[in-house]
Amino acid sequence: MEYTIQKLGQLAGISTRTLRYYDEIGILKPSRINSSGYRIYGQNEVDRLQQILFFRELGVSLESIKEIISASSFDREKVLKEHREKLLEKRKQLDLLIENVEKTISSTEGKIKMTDKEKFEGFKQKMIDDNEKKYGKEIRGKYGDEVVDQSNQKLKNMTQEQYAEMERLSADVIETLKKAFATGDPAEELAQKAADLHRQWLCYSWNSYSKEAHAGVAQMYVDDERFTAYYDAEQPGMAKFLRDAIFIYTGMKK
Amino acid sequence: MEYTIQKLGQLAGISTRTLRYYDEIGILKPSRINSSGYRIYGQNEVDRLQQILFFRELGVSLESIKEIISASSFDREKVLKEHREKLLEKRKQLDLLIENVEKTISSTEGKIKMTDKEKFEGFKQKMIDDNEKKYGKEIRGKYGDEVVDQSNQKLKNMTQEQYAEMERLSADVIETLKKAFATGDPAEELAQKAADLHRQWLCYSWNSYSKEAHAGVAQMYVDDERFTAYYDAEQPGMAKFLRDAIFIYTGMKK
DNA sequence: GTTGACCTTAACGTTACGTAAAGGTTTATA
DNA sequence: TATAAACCTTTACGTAACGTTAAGGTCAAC
Repeated sequence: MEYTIQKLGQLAGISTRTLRYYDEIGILKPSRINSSGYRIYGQNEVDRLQQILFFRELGVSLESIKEIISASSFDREKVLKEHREKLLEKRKQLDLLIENVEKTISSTEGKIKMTDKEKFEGFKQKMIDDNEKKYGKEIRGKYGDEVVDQSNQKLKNMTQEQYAEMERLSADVIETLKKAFATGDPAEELAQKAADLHRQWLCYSWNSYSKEAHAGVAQMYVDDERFTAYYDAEQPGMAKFLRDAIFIYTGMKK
Repeated sequence: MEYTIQKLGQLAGISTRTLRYYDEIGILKPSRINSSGYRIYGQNEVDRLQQILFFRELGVSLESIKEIISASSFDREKVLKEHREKLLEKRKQLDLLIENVEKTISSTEGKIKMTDKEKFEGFKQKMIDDNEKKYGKEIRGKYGDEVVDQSNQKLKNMTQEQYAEMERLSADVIETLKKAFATGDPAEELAQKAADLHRQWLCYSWNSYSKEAHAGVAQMYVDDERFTAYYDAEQPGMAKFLRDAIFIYTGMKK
């Protein structure tokens, strides 16, 4: 049985380009060239191609296949074993890679968690927990026990992704705030956007939003040095600027 | 601190070519170009390069690193997770590859065993075992019980590697024989080499060699149709040709 | 002033093909 | 019989991430 290049390609499920390439690198030459210059393949070439494709599927390079094909079954086994060693080595490296990627991911998550634990639980939860001591009566008095408890509960129930989204919002608030701060006007559009982002951020831990509560928190940012320090770390005066923006946003400016 | 391209390369342990390439693809551009056209890198670039190399070590493509670097930590995590998925997928494929390679190896080993079981035990052992019925008396009569029994014993005690070596020798005999056959002269050098290879091959199963036994086996190749078929499969007339060569080799030509 | 260490851009080579482009051959059809 | 469709051919660029010359400009030291 003789095959043209396309017929053989179809038979083997490979492209004609591949066959021409195999011819070019001398790994599979046609049995003859007809008068029109067409490549004609015979049974031997079909068998050889079968072997080539078999080893190719094992991930052996064409260079190595060339050796394998023209080697005895004894040497073939040797080459295969070498190839196996290479694969095992590759897998070891891959495993290392995966491990490192996972470490990185979990450290990133850890950071988010840390950010959340420090800036959120150790800061925020402390803000609520701890502020219970300072502002506890005040907040609970102003917004009721339910609001505070629900907030605490909501925090505890947040998923990783929600943390992340919250973290993103938080960063967005800071960034927008920084840009807005440059204008110096808390009534300006960017500052109002920051206030709105801050509201969205608040809603991640609060079940119900009220202008009064929002404004109350804003005032806290100025009154409590820990919050002030957090926002002023970016730019001195930012805590106050945020408070002013939120006051305007909530219509609570006195 | 400012760095020339080589300084930065040394600092980071990468080539200047790599840095130029990173400049070219826009992943790390120098902070400025001095009056002589030299690339000058600053602290920002050092930090950025550190990140690039970190992700590069995780096997992330430069294309993806480009995205990661200019993304938020949130998106960064997403990209990393996608990358992890890719790696896991890659490992799955690798595991499949390894499995298949191992299957192939053990099937090759199996084949050698099979070849040996069929062509050696099922052919050879049968040749001895089975031929005991036909030539048994003759062989045992000619060479004695010990020779025959030792041969059988030796066969059973052969290791995988010995089988393989024997298989290789066997193939070598055939190949040399084919070339020699073309000349048509069993006294010719190649034919004699084939006879010598055949002797070596025999010695794998025989404890002691004798010209008479060798010549006896050679005659069997012609007399017994199973052997004749085996050698003639390559080329009709080869069994006889081999016998003639061995007769000459052993000096047993009558 | 010249040697050596540095810098620059340009361009080819690596693997296993995919994808045109430009043109010749064979077969089917109008 | 003309022509279109379906083949075939060679040539050559593109891929990822650089390594490696090559040809030439710059800078500090002797």
